[in-house]
Amino acid sequence: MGKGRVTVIDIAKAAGVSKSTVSLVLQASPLVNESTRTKVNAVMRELGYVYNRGAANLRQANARSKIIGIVVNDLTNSFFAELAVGVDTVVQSAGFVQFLSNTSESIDRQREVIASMREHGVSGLIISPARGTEAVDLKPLVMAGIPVVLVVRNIPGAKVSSLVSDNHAGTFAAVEHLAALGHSRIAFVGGFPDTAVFDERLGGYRDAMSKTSTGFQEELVVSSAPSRAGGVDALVRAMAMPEPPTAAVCFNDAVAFGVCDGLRARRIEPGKDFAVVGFDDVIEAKTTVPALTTISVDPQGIGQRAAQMLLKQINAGKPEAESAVSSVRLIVRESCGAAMNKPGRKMA
Amino acid sequence: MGKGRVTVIDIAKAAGVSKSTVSLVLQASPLVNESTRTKVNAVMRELGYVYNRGAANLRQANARSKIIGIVVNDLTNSFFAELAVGVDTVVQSAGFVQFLSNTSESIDRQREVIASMREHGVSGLIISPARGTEAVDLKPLVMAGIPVVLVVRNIPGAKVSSLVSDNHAGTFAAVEHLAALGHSRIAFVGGFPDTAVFDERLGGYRDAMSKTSTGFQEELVVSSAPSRAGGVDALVRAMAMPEPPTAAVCFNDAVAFGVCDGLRARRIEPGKDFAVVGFDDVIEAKTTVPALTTISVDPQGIGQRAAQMLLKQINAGKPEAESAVSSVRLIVRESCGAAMNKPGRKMA
DNA sequence: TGACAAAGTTGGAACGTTCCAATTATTAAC
DNA sequence: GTTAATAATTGGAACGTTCCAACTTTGTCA
Repeated sequence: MGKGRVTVIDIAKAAGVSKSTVSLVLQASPLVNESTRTKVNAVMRELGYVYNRGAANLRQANARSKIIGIVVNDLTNSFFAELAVGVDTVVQSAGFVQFLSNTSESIDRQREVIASMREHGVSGLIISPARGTEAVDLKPLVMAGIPVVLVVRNIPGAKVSSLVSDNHAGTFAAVEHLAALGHSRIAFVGGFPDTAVFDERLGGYRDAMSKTSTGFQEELVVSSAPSRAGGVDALVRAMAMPEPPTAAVCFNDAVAFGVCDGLRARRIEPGKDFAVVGFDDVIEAKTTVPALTTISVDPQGIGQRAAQMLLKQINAGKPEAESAVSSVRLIVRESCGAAMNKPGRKMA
Repeated sequence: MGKGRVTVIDIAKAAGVSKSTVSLVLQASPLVNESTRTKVNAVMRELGYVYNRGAANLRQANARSKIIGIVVNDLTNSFFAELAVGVDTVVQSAGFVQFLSNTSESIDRQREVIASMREHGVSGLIISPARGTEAVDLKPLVMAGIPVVLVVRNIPGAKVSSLVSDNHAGTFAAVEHLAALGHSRIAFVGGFPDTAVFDERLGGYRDAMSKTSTGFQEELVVSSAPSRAGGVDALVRAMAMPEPPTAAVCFNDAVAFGVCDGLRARRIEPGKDFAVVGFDDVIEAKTTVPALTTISVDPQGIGQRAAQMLLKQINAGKPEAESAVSSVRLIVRESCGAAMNKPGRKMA
């Protein structure tokens, strides 16, 4: 036992049929008689047969393997972990298996990982590209006809599908909400200016501010690293202005948490003396104190939808590139000061 | 272009050598002349050759594929995301690629996932088993001689390697620290009582409490779901006691965060009026306010070590089961009230 | 010059599966 | 009772690679 692998031929011998018949049973063909099918299945269980997918998709050069690859740029960020979970659920129920790798924002690592996945014959790829990825990096994939769906970050010029969240609409809604609450000096805080996501979120902020009485003012844009520490840092600079803001639309939730930390350090209570809105709706947003008002992008939902787009492309013969925008919505909680009548929190 | 796959034979024709020579180049054999090697490599680049691992490890039935599988029970928990990152780093540098799947604590899903990985010919498996997994579930793997390393949760009776953290020592140290700070009513909060991990952590707590003047008291053990919401819930029950605790050793960091939320909801400041200690040292522990005192188990480190154990087993012919315990250490931050002289936070 | 070794190279068989065309067994129709 | 149609089964070739044993070329030594 455990010596040579049990093959389809062993099963055939033991069941007294040919290997072709066993093969037909394996793929649940209607051609095979019910009694033979049950007998073959019994023998397979008895001998502990394990299907060899490598051999199988060696033969069927057309239909690729049942693997889909997913590469993310930062698995330690819970946003991407949840995205991966979303992908996994739909991919698994379609009989595929997921191949996950983490690039840690390294382009080199990303190249290696993608090459490795090609060697294993993935049917398709879901990629959240590392910073600095260019269209040319994806060229070999589209040339080989491997379906690709980009998520979170789009790459201009790449002829592949993409699914990004509606960044413009998100920050636009955030500004509108804060303006309706009576704020006029609203800052845009955090994020690196050289990314597409930043441009889009800033654009929504700018367009919404232009419609207010005070209009858009460049000085209210304070960039920083898109992290908690970056948020603290940016807030310090924002409050040093001659006329400091009374509210902030943040690049993402991590920055928003940092802004709250910074506010408390100056004895300003977020949600009471100063309004904060985040972006992403990470899982901690609803349980933190004060609960964070934020733009919900539903990472699991994005993962599921991306997986569906990919499966559609895989099933269609020709990979037809398709661009989708995932809608977002404003989740009003406590940090913007709107929910003043919540029990257990007294407001001025 | 993009029609039929480029094979080793195409390369051979184009380079004017035999397929055998190309194969030798692929495996960097010293037998082949330097000039042929460079020529073959050039042709491969030119034609866009992609190695077909499926075909390769079909032939070499002995040496399995370069895939290692990792299955976790809850990828949305950042502990496991980081563990996966740790595994990925060492596995990648050994030329392997990682196959990650999430079971969401479902035994059925786990069975499917493991079967799928076997079909793809994984060389080894790192498993954080779903709740309720039994030794018999792993039997087929050990029978087939596939190396397995269990992490986080051990399974009694399974003849496979395991790497768990020193749960007993962790909670023991936490209690000792709190007792040294003057606390005597110290609760053990959170976790499901029917798991091995719970037993071990509770054991450390009990043994340490027995050494204090007040001794171990059953009523101070308040179990709950091992999540943030569970922590909130457990705290409510703990504070309803006639003589409520003044400190809590929590089952994990998620529970600890929930306890802090619950305390603030009753206007009790964690780290000032009440001491909280977590377990795991997830990445948010050091940035949250107040920074969480916790038992560090270094998830990335565990992932790396587990991967090394697995690679060792893969390289050795015979998979020799080996049990290891990963040491833990107490990280003192703010939530236990020990760091009273931190700037920016005034304490009573 | 011949024998021998070392260095490179090579054709064919094998791995475990699927596909195809061909075969046999069964039933239906006249 | 022959033919036709249908149902079920089958052997062999093919997929892209690696391994093995055999081969050619070149160099070395007596």
